[in-house]
Order: sequence, then C-alpha cells, then structure tokens
Amino acid sequence: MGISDLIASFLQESLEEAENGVLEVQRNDLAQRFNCVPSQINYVMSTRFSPERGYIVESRRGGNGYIRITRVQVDRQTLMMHVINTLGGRVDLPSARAILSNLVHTGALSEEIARMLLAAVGDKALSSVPREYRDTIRADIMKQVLILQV
Amino acid sequence: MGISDLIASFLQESLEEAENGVLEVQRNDLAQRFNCVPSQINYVMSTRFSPERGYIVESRRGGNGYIRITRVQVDRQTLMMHVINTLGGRVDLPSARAILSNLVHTGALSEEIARMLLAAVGDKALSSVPREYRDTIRADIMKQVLILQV
DNA sequence: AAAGTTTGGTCAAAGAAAGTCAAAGAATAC
DNA sequence: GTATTCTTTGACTTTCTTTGACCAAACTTT
Repeated sequence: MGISDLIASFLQESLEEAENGVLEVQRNDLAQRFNCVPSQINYVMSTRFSPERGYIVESRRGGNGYIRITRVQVDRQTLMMHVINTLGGRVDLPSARAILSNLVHTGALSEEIARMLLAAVGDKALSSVPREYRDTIRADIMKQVLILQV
Repeated sequence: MGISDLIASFLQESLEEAENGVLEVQRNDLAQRFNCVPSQINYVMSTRFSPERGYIVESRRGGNGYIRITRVQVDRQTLMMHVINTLGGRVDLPSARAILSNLVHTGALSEEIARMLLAAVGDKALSSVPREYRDTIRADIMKQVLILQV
C-alpha cells in the first residue's frame, strides 16, 4: 500500500465516524501526519474522492482554509437513476406529482427543488404546448433536471 | 473558524434577533470585543455582507458613528418581478442564460436553482419542441418557476 | 467659525492556507 | 524488457485573512 492508499483509507474511516457524512481536514496537517508533500493530498482527492466515486470535495484557501469531503448518498443516486429510467418518454402530470412527492418523502430531493420542478412542468408552464405533446416535454424536462441532482 | 468567520456569524445571529432585519453596531466596540484591529470589521463587511449576499451596509463617522447592516428582501421581490416582466412572451436561450446569471450575481437566486432552471429550459429538455415554439415555452417555464421564488 | 475629538474608511504589505503542473520514480501490462 | 500507467515530489501560483499606518468625515467645544 502506497501513501496515497493509506491517506485515502484514513479519510474513508474518518468519514464513517463523521456525523453527516461530512469531513473537514486541513491539507498541511494531513500531509504532516503522513509525512508527505502537501500536493499529494490533492492527488488523493482527485484520484480517490472524485464525484464519480461518490464524493464531493470543496475547499478554501487562506487562513483557516480547509478541505471538505462529503459523501454523497449512493442510495440517492440509485434511486434517482431509477426514477429517471421509469420516467420513460412520457409522463402525465399526476404521475409527475406522485414521483416528485415520493422523492421528497425519501429525502432524495429537497422540497424546494421539487416545487420548482413541479412549477416547470405544470399546466401553466406548458400551456402553449399542444396537449398531445405535453407528456413528452414533461418527461424531458424532468430528466434533465433530475440528472443534475445526481 | 477564523476571526472573520466568528465576527460574521455573531453579526448574522444578532441580525436574526433584530426587529426589522436591521442591525447597528459600532466598529471600535466590535473590534474590541473580538480583539482585532478595527479595519478587520471593514474586511468582514466587504466579504461577508456584500450586496451580492443580500445585505446593505451603511455607516456614519464621527461621534455616535455606526455601521448599519440591513438584510435586503424586498429588493429581491422587486427584482424578480422586474425580471418576470422583462421576460415577456418569448426568451431565447442566450438571453435566459444571461438573465439567470444576473440573478445569481445579485444574490436573488441560488446557483443551484439557476442551474436547475437552465437545465429545464435548455435545448436538451426542449428537444421535442419545434424550434419556433421553444422561446415561448422557455418564457412560460421560467415565469412559473421564478414566481415561486418571490 | 475654528480647533479638537471621535468615529469610520482605505490600502498595501505580510501571513496563511490551498491549487497547479510537470518532471522523476515505481508499478504494471504486454 | 520495454511501454504505459500510476505515484511522489517540489517549485511556483492563487486565494483568503490579518495587521497597521495613514486618511476623511461628523460631532463638540470654544
């Protein structure tokens, strides 16, 4: 196991113990603890904690700077992709409502976003679209927005 | 948490408790309380209570001088309604982009919502709509969502 | 009014993190 | 045994914060 792996597993363990799945570290501290150069921490972040692997990394420079690692709920991802798939090519408004309400209920989507999205695919927003096309456009819009949320 | 963060959160909390969303402090008092140099207060004002973040800061020098922080809320409403009006019946995608970017810049809209909305009115989401109708639907969707944000 | 006192404002330099990139070294694949 | 990919290192850059010397405005006293 190289240093990068050591650092990565240390961080993963710390993340387990963290409260909200959020961990804040300081780059120099970490580097010192593992006796490596600070930029190695960046390397670990970009190779082991990338979004594709289910993490979000934010940071701030300057005095009291930090690196914050957030584990994104994998369940959420799966659920979201599932929903996107079940949307299919067309969705009527009552179904859209039900789906969104469900996502909010399971905590996969904030109420704010859900309300927004519902407004975006409601009858008022789509009033200029002929009825026979509305379900298609509704599905398209929902997909594009929900994909963002993954 | 650095001193600037401490001061900022102290002010934010005081602002919560304040009546009209207006808070008046004295620069030297504050500096003394946090054991820092007075100009640090100015730094906190410009970085944490800027108009982009939804605050207005006024001040007066001389005897009984003060720094007054006001949280803007009404301005946002006005701004939003203004934008909704200027949307008119049709909006092309570049304009939509500019408008959203502007709202984010002025702090009237969160980046998250803006990204969402942009996804909802982008070409992918509206791909099944004939080009000549897209601008109309885009305007309708944006209006419905922005109205929610007031 | 003029002088003095009490505030707050500006700006630039120093300090404290974190980011980038490319070169050198290791490990792995073929 | 070479080619390719992954790691490690460090010099240089960028961003954010803290500090202090000097400036400007508003009120008070004479």
